[in-house]
Amino acid sequence: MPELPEIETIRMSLAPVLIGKTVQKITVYKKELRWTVDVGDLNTWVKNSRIVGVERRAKYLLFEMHNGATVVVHLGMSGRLGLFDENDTMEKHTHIVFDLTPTLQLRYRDPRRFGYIFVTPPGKLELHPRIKNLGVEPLSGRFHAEYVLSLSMSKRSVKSILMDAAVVAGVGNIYANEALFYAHIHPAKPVCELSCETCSNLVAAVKNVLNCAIASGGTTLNDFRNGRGEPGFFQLELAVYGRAGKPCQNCGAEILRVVQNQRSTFYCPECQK
DNA sequence: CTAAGCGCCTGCATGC
DNA sequence: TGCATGCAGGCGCTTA
Repeated sequence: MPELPEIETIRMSLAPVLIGKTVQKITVYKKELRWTVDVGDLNTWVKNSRIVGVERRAKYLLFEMHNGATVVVHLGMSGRLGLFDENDTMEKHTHIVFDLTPTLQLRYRDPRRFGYIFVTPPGKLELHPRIKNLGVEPLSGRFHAEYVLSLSMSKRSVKSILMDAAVVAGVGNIYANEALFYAHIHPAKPVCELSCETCSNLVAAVKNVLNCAIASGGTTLNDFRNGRGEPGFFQLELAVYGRAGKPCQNCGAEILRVVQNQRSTFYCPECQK
């Protein structure tokens, strides 16, 4: 489900509600997610502690506690975080519930359980194995044409590089496909063959498509919702993702679907060389 | 070291 | 209606 724009959308919807609230109770209904939830850590660092920040790094949501600990949440493919009244029906696959007031709950739901949640003690976030190897944030100034050019010893395809979190953190399958379309680059093109100008176009396309998706509240293909349960609308603006067999918006050629690294790739054979 | 493939899970759409 | 198949916003681990 969620790539950087969806996580950012969730972050923005949750932050104003969560900041300042104290976690009163934590109920773990199923701790077998991608990795087993450490309930002891949650009780030690999160229960009875106040939330002072809601941040994002790559596709991770970071809940900063007053005691300096951080709750790190990854939503995998099907994870959702949402605000509910305690009397709201508990949806199937709700695995963790945080009580924030006598009636307000933050619920973590994840049918496929590819997501996970862990706590890092004060000062230890950047040392965590899942965090320490993350590449640059695509919307930061550290993601620039020279950075992409510096990878030019690699023969890997440009799409697999874009989706490698150790290189650029947060770009997933939808937005890699979309950015390559706008940059007019064939997804299978090896990065070592990209010109300086092409790298520049790629960086600009990535930033632009991510910013546009955030402005549209993310992409809701199936089940993505923000923290208030509202869908996004960027699916209406997708140029290539999921459009196999349909005409290219630029040239009218048929959009193709191929499989690269076990993931669907969509592109226009005329516009992307 | 790099790069590609496998498998984790449930739900949904499609075809017979 | 039932069943089999394929596919899905991710990513760590294993293998070559």
